[in-house]
Amino acid sequence: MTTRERTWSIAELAAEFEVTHRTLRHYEELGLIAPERRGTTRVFSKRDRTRLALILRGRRLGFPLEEIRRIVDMYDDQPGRVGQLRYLLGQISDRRADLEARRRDIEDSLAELAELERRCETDLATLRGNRAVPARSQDTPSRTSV
Amino acid sequence: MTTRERTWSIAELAAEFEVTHRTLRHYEELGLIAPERRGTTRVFSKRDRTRLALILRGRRLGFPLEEIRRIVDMYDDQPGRVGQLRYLLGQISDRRADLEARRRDIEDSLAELAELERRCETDLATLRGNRAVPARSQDTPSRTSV
DNA sequence: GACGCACTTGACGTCGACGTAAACGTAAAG
DNA sequence: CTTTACGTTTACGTCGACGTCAAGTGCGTC
Repeated sequence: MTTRERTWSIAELAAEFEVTHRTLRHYEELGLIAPERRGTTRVFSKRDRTRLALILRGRRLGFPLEEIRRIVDMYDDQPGRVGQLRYLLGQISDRRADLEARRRDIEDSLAELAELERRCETDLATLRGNRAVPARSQDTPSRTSV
Repeated sequence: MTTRERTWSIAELAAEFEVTHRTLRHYEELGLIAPERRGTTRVFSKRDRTRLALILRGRRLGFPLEEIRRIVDMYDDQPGRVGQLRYLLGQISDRRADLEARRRDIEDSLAELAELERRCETDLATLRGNRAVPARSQDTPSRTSV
């Protein structure tokens, strides 16, 4: 007899991932997850958990749910024929380009944050030394970050 | 006489940054930018351009406009007193933590993408060799990416 | 002075991502 | 047998980030 796989209720999954029931149902409506049913009640499998983790990471990165679905589905597509595989490889390359652009944005932001921090530290040191803080140019946020 | 600084019309800025007029006005409403006025017409300065670039980077990273405003404003706050500086340094550290978390998400995603790609390549090679493609476990997207 | 062009201010519409309330089912606990 | 806990569907509400008219202004030109 096959080892009974662990399952989760909607409440358990919601608590674990810190989302609401509504969110999980919403994701089901959009086809992002497809929990089984025991009667009318949703039963979440390990697979659903995995997908949910992916979905939430996509969400943290600011992707729209529609796009997230396409991406998550990439991993489940049984790569039947060569055409499918080629298509998948194309998708992968697209997504990689996107992610790398985001990473550049983040790196830039972090660099500028560091720069701003450095300036703050020196200003602070100057103030501690009771010397006047040099007024910095206001019209050009010399190098900023987001 | 002070060197006349270059300015931009709303149309010029919109074209350059590939946003609509509406978007720029919206950002003004929210206090993200504050172009001067020549009569009733908006006149954008270098400073506005700089801020806009920051705003759009924040947007690409998926930050809400309200938060973007607070961040962009960080750079314009004249760090008057020590308390201000300390506060700013705190903000900086918060933002860095956020960005670094995002970066981790991205790194993870890229790693999993690479893994998926590798599997695709081998499958493709297998198909080319006219051998059967090994069916992979369907219920556990072995390791996925977003 | 009428025309076009770029610009303005409302103000309502839309779309995604849920929030929230209403009304109901099921099953164990008091 | 009712209460409590947990679950369900349906459906309207909300909020952010704009889109999309409508109606008007200022200005150089034909």
